[in-house]
Amino acid sequence: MTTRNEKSRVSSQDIYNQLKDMILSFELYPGSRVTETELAARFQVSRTPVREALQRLEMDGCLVIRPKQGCFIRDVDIIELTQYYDVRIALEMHSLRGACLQMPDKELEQLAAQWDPDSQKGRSDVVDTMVDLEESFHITLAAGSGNDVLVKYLEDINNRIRIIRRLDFTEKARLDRTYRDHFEIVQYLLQRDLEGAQLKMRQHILKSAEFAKNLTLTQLAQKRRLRPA
Amino acid sequence: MTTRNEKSRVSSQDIYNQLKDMILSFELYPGSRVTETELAARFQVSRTPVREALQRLEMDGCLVIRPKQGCFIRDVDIIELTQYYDVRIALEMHSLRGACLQMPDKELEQLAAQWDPDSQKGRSDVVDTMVDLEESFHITLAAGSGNDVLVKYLEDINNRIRIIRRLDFTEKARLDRTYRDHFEIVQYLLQRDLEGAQLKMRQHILKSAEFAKNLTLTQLAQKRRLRPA
DNA sequence: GCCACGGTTTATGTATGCAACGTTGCATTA
DNA sequence: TAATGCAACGTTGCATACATAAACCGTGGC
Repeated sequence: MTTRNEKSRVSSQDIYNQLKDMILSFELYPGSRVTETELAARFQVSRTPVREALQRLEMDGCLVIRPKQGCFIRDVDIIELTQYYDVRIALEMHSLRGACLQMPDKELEQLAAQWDPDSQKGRSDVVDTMVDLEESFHITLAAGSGNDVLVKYLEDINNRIRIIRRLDFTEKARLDRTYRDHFEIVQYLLQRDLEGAQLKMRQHILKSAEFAKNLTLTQLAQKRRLRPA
Repeated sequence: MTTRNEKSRVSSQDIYNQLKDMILSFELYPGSRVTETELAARFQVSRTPVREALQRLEMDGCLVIRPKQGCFIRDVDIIELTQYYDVRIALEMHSLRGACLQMPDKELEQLAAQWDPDSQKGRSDVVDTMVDLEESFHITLAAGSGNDVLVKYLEDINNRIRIIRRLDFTEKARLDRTYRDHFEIVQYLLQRDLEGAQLKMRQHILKSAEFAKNLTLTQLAQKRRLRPA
């Protein structure tokens, strides 16, 4: 019964999601410390649901809970990010193999239509939307391989690198290239050319990886100032 | 100050670990339902730490929490297990690539000595110990690739398939074969023969996967018959 | 005999109080 | 002046109490 806020109840789940967004959007800056009491006050709930959300976020790797000390937003570790990209490449190569063998032409054609560089349909310049679309492309391919576990791990990796990925679509050039890359990959798959698809995919991901590698923390701080909304 | 039990306090972490063990050892049988109150009573603590442990276990995929209904131990899904093995192969292939390129001879020779089929040193017939040793072999190779993230994911996969893996070392034949496989893989790596190592490793894991698949079916059938319902 | 409805039960979800532990700052001493 | 000890504070960790919602069971009506 919050008198000033009729947005009804805020559940533990909501807090988890909101906190995750805040971390990924640098609203909670890496390295900073948050306390349960502070967050509880901010969300107008007790410490209990906040606590649960924080523990889930710790398992997500978004923050670290040091016993009796507090929660610290996890730093962005460039080396670790590179390793995530490395694993991602290995998994996406595997994903392509499965998709190439099992994914029906019909689904691939749908995907191709969606990423046709000449068609502006479904195109968005909202960064968050683009990140979602980009992820869904890769996830769709993984799903096409028929291996749900593979999908799960790729989603997990996406969670970790999303903090960078959303900085990846601030330039239109990168955006255009993404459309072209995706389209070409699907074309290779339609021809059942695994080698070609894998080569293209590897380049595509490596491009992102390099972008991430060259990022510095100061750049991250600058990007953060661009998001006061 | 528990009068009858001087093992002092049981923390949320302890409960998490114990519950995980109980699930992996079928003490809490898949499909069965557990309540917070029941576990709290069993561990002689309040619901709070139990709740935290359960939420972590849900994120681990060990159980499912249905809101306002209860916690259900996750079923062992044969198809899912197969998918875990599939992903594992992809990652271990990648792991070998890194190890072949970067792991120094000295470390590899240590590993070889440890798994020399002719040496009985460090050999154990305790199933749990063997599972630990087997896992540490694969993890050591992954660590040798220098990619900590890769290690993390392989450990996660190990967590999922351990429930099966521990059934894998009940026959001496399987045990001997494991020693031979591991030894040969390291030999390939010492010769920096990536292809050979990968081929052997793939066979090694596939053998486990098949073994697990068959064993699980019979195992589950037996367990099912024991169920009162 | 079967279906619908409502009270009761039971388990989760949340709030709050208390204790333990780590940290920090200051005072005291060598 | 620097180092050490102590005390006060703040935060987490756990326990307990209350709120809520789903499920179950029994009863009554059709």
